[in-house]
Amino acid sequence: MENNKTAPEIISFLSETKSKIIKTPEILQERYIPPGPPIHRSKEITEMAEYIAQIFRSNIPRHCFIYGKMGTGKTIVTKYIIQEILKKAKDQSKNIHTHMINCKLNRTINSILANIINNLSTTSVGTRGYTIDERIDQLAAVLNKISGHFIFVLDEVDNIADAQKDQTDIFYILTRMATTGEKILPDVTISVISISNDLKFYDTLDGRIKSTFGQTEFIFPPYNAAQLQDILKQRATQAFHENMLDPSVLPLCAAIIAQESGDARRVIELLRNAAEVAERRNKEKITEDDVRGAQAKMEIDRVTATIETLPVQHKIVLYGIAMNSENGYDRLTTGENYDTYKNVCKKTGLDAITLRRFSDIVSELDTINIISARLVSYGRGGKTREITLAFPIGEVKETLMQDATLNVLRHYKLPRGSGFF
DNA sequence: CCTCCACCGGAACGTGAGGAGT
DNA sequence: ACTCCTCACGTTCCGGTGGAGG
Repeated sequence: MENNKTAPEIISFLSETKSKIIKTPEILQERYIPPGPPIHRSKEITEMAEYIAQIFRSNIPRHCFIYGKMGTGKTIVTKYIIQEILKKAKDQSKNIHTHMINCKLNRTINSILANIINNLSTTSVGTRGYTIDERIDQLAAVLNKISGHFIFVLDEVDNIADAQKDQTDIFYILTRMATTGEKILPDVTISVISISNDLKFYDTLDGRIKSTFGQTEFIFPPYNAAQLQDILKQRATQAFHENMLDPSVLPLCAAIIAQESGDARRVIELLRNAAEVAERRNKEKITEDDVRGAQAKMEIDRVTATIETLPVQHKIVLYGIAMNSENGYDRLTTGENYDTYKNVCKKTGLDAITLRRFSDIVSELDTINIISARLVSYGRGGKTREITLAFPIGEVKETLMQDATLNVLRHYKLPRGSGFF
C-alpha cells in the first residue's frame, strides 16, 4: 500500500531489478544455517556433546531431554552435534545412524514410527493401515537388518497429539524396544533426544520415562540483546551490500526482540522485514524507522494469523466487540457485548451460545491479547468485565471478513436506538 | 454494616467427531 | 463395519464476590 504500482508493474519491477540493499537474500531466510558451531551456545554444545559422545565408548544408550523457548537454538545445536558425531563415526568406521523427526508434522505414534521406518529402509511402507504393534515389528526388522547405534531426535515433541498418553508411549517404545520384550535386538542400541518448547513438558511425563531419562536434561535460555546482535552481525555482513545499515539498526532489532522473546528466528525476521520496508520506501539504507515499520507489520501479521485460526464462535464474539468499538462504544460490559453478540448471531443464522460459554471465550480472547477484559465492580451495578478491543478495528474486521460465515455481515450495521445497538 | 446487582468461574454432564483396535 | 475411547465444545446449575447505596 506504500506505493501505487499495479500488480504487473510490481512484478516486472521485482523481476527486472536487483535489490539495492540485500545482496544475498538466502542468508536472511529461516532455513539458512551459518557454517560452523552455532554462536553463543558453546556451554550447551559442550555439555550435550560430552554426554552424547559417550556412545563411542560404550553401548549404553544416551537419552536426553532438551527444552527452551522458541528460537533458543535447540534444533540448530542438536543438528550441529549430530553432524559432528556422524563425521567422527565415519572417521572411526563406527556404525552410527541418526534421524530427526519433526513431531509437528508427525503427531501420532503411528506416523512417527512410519516416518522412521521409511527413512531407514529402502522399501517404503504405507503411512496408514497398520496398527502400532505392526509398526513396532516393522521397525524392529529394519533396525535389526541395519544394526548399530541409532540416535532418534524427536523435535517439537510437545506437538504430539495425545499429551498424556502418546508422548509417554513413544518414549517408552523407542527407548525400550532394543532391550526388553520378546524381540530383543542384540546388535542395536537406541538413544532418544527429545526437544520441546514447552517448559512444563518434562513435568507432565510419567515416572517410568523420567527414570529412563534420569536427570539428563539441557535447558536453553533465551538470547539476550548482546547475543542477538552478534547473531545478526554474523548474517548481516554477508547478506547486505556495503553500508546499507544505519549503525543503530542492529542494536534496535536486538533490543526489541530481547525484550519480546529472545527468539533468534524472530530477530532475523525483523531485520529481513526492515530491509524489505526500506526497499519499498526506496531508501538508500535501512534506518530505525524501517525497523519500527517492520515491527508494526509483524505484530499485525501475528494477530491476523491468530484471528484466522479462531473457531467460528470466537470470531463472532470478536466481531460483536469490534462492531461496538467501531460505533464508539468501548469498554462495554460482558452483558452488553453478549446482547450485541446475540444480534450478530440472529443476522448470521447461527445458534447463540450461552452467557457462560461467552464469558469463557472472552477470557480466551483476552489471554491471546486480541481484546483486553478488565474486571470491575459497579457496586450495586454488579461485578463484570469491561471489554476493549486491543487492536486496530480495520485489521480485525478485514481478517474476520475472510471467513465465509461472517462474510454475510460485510455491510451489516448494528440496529440503532437502544443503548449500544 | 448489610444488601444486592450482574456477572464470575468451578463442577458435572451431554454430544458429536474422529482415531484405535477388533 | 463396529465398538470403545478421548477430546473439544457447549450447557446447566450454582456458590461466590467487590463495592455503591441503603
